[in-house]
Amino acid sequence: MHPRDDTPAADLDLGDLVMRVARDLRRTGMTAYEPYDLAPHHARALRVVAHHGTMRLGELAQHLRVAPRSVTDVVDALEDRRLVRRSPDPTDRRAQVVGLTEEGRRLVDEVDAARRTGAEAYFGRLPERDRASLRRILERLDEQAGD
Amino acid sequence: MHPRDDTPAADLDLGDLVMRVARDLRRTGMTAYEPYDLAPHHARALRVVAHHGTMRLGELAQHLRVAPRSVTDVVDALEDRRLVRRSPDPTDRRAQVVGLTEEGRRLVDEVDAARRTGAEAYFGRLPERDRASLRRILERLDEQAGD
DNA sequence: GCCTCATTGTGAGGTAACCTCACTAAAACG
DNA sequence: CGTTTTAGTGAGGTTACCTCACAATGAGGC
Repeated sequence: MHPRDDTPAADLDLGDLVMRVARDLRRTGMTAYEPYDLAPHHARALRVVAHHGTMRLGELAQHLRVAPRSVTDVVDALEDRRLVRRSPDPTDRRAQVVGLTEEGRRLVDEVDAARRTGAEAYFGRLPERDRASLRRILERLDEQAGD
Repeated sequence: MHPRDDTPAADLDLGDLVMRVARDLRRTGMTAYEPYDLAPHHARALRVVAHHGTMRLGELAQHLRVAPRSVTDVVDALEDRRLVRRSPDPTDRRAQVVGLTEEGRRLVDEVDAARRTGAEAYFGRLPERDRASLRRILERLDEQAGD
């Protein structure tokens, strides 16, 4: 359904290649989330909360690496769908914390499974060794990203 | 300037990691283009035209892997800045071709240099072997992306 | 205890980079 | 020569961000 007759990967540099793979990933990711009607970004936020537990909005922003303001929208959307809930931070009356609802927990579990399947499908054709290398290399890049 | 106290890369899957690196890359890319006041996307289009020569709009869309409609905007922007020029395709009166202007050529050369420097800076801390692996693996992923 | 300064989240409003859908002009086909 | 396909574009929408200004609160100095 998508045009594939594009420029050969050989004359792209590494930066372009990463972008391209990210793009494809986003596309396939979106279709993977489709049945849950959950944008990748929302799913990511949900997973962060699921994985790290109830946290402040600002904290979530840091985890997602977006501006604090951007998190407001994401949480709004998730809250509208009763997947998370805001509550006042007992230790700071300015702040609020986000936590999963039961419904959110259920969905996270499903989505995690779907995600894994999707990633399998995309990365699955790489030999195990390559996947390990890729992970190692990307982790390294990610770590140095802030300097 | 950007928050760095985020979730450790270890509990992300490969898909997330790719997204994250792409994100960082876009950020650093943007600052690299800044002096030329050229969005990454525009720079990409310019480079495609530079590298592959004058081509149809539709062709450019395929190269960039975006919908034909999206290319119109990109070319509009580049044309406003006199970096490319549309002309009628002599072989098909429906179609138009995009080509670099002299100014475009000059800018492409500069930007290419800046890009290379930027990519060096980002990927440069990887050992040569890792860069080669990364390229090989990403190319493979990119190739299979269409199936 | 009060004053200043920093921090938390959000409203308002903006941008980039896409998309689809409907359309026109032209080509290609039978 | 009529039908179908194709090339590009206007209109309008979406997503995922952003900055800037602001109210409420907290924290530190005196």
